[in-house]
Amino acid sequence: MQPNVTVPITDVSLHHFKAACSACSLRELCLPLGLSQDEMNKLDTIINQRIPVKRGEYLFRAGDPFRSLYAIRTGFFKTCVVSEDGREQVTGFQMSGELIGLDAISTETHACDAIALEDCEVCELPFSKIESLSRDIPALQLHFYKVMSREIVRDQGVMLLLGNMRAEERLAAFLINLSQRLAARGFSAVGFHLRMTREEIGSYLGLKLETVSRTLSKFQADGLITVQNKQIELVDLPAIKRLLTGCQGAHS
Amino acid sequence: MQPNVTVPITDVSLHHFKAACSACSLRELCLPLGLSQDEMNKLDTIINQRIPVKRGEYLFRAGDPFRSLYAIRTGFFKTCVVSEDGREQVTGFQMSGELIGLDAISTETHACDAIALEDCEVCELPFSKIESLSRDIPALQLHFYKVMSREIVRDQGVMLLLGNMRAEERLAAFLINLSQRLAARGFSAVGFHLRMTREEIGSYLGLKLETVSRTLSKFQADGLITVQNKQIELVDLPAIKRLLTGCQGAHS
DNA sequence: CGTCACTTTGAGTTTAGTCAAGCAGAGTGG
DNA sequence: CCACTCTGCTTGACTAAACTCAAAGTGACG
Repeated sequence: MQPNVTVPITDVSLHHFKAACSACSLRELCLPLGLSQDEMNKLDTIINQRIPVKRGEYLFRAGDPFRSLYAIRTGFFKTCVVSEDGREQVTGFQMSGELIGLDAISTETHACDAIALEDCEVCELPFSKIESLSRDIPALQLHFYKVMSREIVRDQGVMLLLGNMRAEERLAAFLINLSQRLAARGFSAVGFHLRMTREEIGSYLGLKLETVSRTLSKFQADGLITVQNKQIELVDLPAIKRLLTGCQGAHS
Repeated sequence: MQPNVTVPITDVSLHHFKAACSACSLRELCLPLGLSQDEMNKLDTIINQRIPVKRGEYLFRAGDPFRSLYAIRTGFFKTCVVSEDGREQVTGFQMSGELIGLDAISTETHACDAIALEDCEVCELPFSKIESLSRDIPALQLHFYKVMSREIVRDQGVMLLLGNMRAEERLAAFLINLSQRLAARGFSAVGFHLRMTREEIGSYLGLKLETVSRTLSKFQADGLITVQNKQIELVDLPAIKRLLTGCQGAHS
């Protein structure tokens, strides 16, 4: 981990990795449907594609001036806010096709840190260009409104989780959420490798790392999952979902 | 309380209460600065002003189809999500100048309930008209991006509160937040009337109502505040802020 | 002036947190 | 290739914070 390095965005890397949105397999996750070829081309010209970010690097930090949103092409990020006395709250884990940096629009300053949990590639979307292009392309404007709205709904789900659920329910919600998002990207819904530590999971869920560890062990003892280090198998998915009965979708 | 009545929006009420944004004292809270008279006039034509909502009424419910955002002109709302088994999570308390309904944009269905905690007046902003008008008025488009982004930042603050803070810190953050928002609207920063019950405060803060009550009593015993039913006086504001040392601004 | 919803307070319980010790695996350097 | 270190993980014993249940008090409102 090299937590003090912020990824440099050089002309070289931009040029080298240039690849069009129109050819991107994540198109349907990032972009509105039904753009014309012409509109797609305009988008391609403003987006800096395939910027590499190494594991442990910051994509941006709280306090950094805001210039761009970032779409994750490959890899896994966490975002977190840190209070003055050092308490860290992980506010989300983001995977391919998801957009980060939306919180910075309001103050033109990033409000959280974004840290790569593995080697990643992101696309940079300069916000001023997004702004002007979304005036020309109504579907794009609506799309960004919707993406931001979805983030608000997701956050409400996390509040429900943090405000109302007990440790087992939180973990169950977390595992199911990961499973669903991985499945939506074509990965296995029942077996996956956690990219984050127990402590990061705990921070996200409002639990201590020991509680996360104990609860995972209990799930394993109950035959719901198997845990081997960071490798998780969801053995009895219906039973895990039953732990959540009544807690609705919770976080997206 | 009449929790089953959704406010009817009639032509009569619209006509009767019509009043321009350009003349509204909340302009600087709701709208971007620097609009021209012409732009202001366009806005006035799409907004249905001064719709009354009585205490206990729903402005909208989770599941309702989405048509409009609402700006609160006077009064106090809560928004909440309810899980299938009936657990309620209050996701926010909104006061004059604030916008509600943003969570509905993503799915075109409201994701939460909005309930008036006292008699209120709201302005209705039909979203389709906001969409088209914000293409013509760049400042308006940016304004809505910023409002949504601010909501995301606020939610992150609530997550920090729910995930990391103990009961006293949560209550202190809550009181300070209310104080600041009331002060920004020209009300006293140190004396105010709570519009919500202990249970609603508890739901918002992830605490039970008894814990809220006990903690307020303790604050009073410690000379930080006086509580008389729903009337609160912040006697020693610096000391209350000290309880939060290190927890940064938390929820806006 | 009675009802009802809300609030306060107490006693006992439960859950998750704290502190501590030891283990496991990845990566490093001799 | 092995020993070493470092970080992350697990587990146990104990503690503290908040929850639950219960009872009684208060205030608003019809």
